[in-house]
Amino acid sequence: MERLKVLVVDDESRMRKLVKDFLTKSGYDVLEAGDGEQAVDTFFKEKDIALIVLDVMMPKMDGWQVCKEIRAYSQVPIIMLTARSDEQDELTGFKLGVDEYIAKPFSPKILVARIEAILRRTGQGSSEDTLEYAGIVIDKVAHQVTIDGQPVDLSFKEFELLTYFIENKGIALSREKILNSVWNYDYFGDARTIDTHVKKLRSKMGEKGNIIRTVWGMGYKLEE
Amino acid sequence: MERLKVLVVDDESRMRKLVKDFLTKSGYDVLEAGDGEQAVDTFFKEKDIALIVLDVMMPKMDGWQVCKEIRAYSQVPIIMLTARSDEQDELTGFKLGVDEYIAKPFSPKILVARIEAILRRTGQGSSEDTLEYAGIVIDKVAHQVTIDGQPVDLSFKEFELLTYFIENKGIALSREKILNSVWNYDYFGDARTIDTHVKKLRSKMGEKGNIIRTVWGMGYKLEE
DNA sequence: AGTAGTTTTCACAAAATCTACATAGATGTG
DNA sequence: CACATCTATGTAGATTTTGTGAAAACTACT
Repeated sequence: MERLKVLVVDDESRMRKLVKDFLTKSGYDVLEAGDGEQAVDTFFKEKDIALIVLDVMMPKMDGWQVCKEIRAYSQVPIIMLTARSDEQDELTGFKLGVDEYIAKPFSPKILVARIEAILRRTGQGSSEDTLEYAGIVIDKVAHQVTIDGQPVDLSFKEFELLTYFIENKGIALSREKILNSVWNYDYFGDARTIDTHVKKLRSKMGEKGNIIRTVWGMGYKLEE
Repeated sequence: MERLKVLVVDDESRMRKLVKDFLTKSGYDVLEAGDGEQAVDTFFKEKDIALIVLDVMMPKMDGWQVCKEIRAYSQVPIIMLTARSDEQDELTGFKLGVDEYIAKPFSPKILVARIEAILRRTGQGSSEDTLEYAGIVIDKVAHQVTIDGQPVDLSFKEFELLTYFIENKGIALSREKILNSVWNYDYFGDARTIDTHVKKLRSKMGEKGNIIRTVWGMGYKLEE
């Protein structure tokens, strides 16, 4: 299976690296560009870029300009990274044909989810809309969980955490690791907040709750 | 296969030696630097350093500064050694692009495990996720052991100890040696605690327990 | 601003693990 | 075989890690 190419455009190399690492792990081929000109160059040189992740704030040529130049020739899906969702921005963006906004800071997990949703929508997608394991059905699109057919009310974080567990079932996940994918990249609070979420998840999952196992001295793991 | 180069930066030569010894044994080529300036110098002189292990606390130029200077030109993975996980530190470090933290004191075994995990993630990796010997399967990722297909519940130390034995099967291991790799480097307690762990391991391993042999007057050995 | 819902922190209880120690057993030596 | 060493094992206390409930902080929506 060939990997889809995603172009990541941001002037901060740290941010590119963060996004790149996660997308690579999720099965994409990642190209980077550090500024707008480079981005446009790369896009027209590489013929088969499937999607662009584009930061708004950049020196030289900003995200809007890049978007405009690319839209003049291509309908490639574009995801914009913006600081704190700004309605004016969104308006501008939709006129230019931006497909999606993600406010910084985001969690890596969310970014991947949005990318997959768009690629699925535009027919290039690969991954599933629903996950299923041990009677637990996760509908990513509806953001809904059912256990043995019964809908279960989960909060946002609980939902994200549960899907993360299921996507990584059988793997011992340290709190560190969980924070780095489910939480926003700028979260540096107490890792014990995970314990609290696990507690709530377990209780909401009823007797199925015990498939989230504690790995003592390490973290948690979804029983396989 | 050529050995990957790792640069170890710490002002304490004792610490450098500790880390160096272990990494060398694990198949890496180790370069040392005793302070920040030396580190930056060495990094730019040597062209192909695969990873940097960097102490935070150093005279002259501290770890953050080194990190910053190197990040200005390179995305080489950096592991920071910090005193007892300090949240403020992590915030600073994240902005600078640190890949991983290890709190002092650590066990050499853990350090190597993290290094391998990062190199694997960045595609340079080499080592295995699972070990297998005599029906004992060690799944490092799941942090799980099965014996003849049956899962066995081991504590953290027991797990580390068993993998250490299997990684060194057929070699007589003194208690000294075991302490120096499985225990944190600042442990100076009774070496006889190993006996207790061996006892528990043997009992949890059932009839397979006897492949951990006592080497009288010396230590232990996993029967080959 | 007020409210409901969510997320995070905190403090203490509970559990699991680790270590030290005492004693019993095993091994090697002359 | 007696003695000195070293190892096995059970127990209990110390330490570390996790579970839990409640309070505080934060969000989103009126």
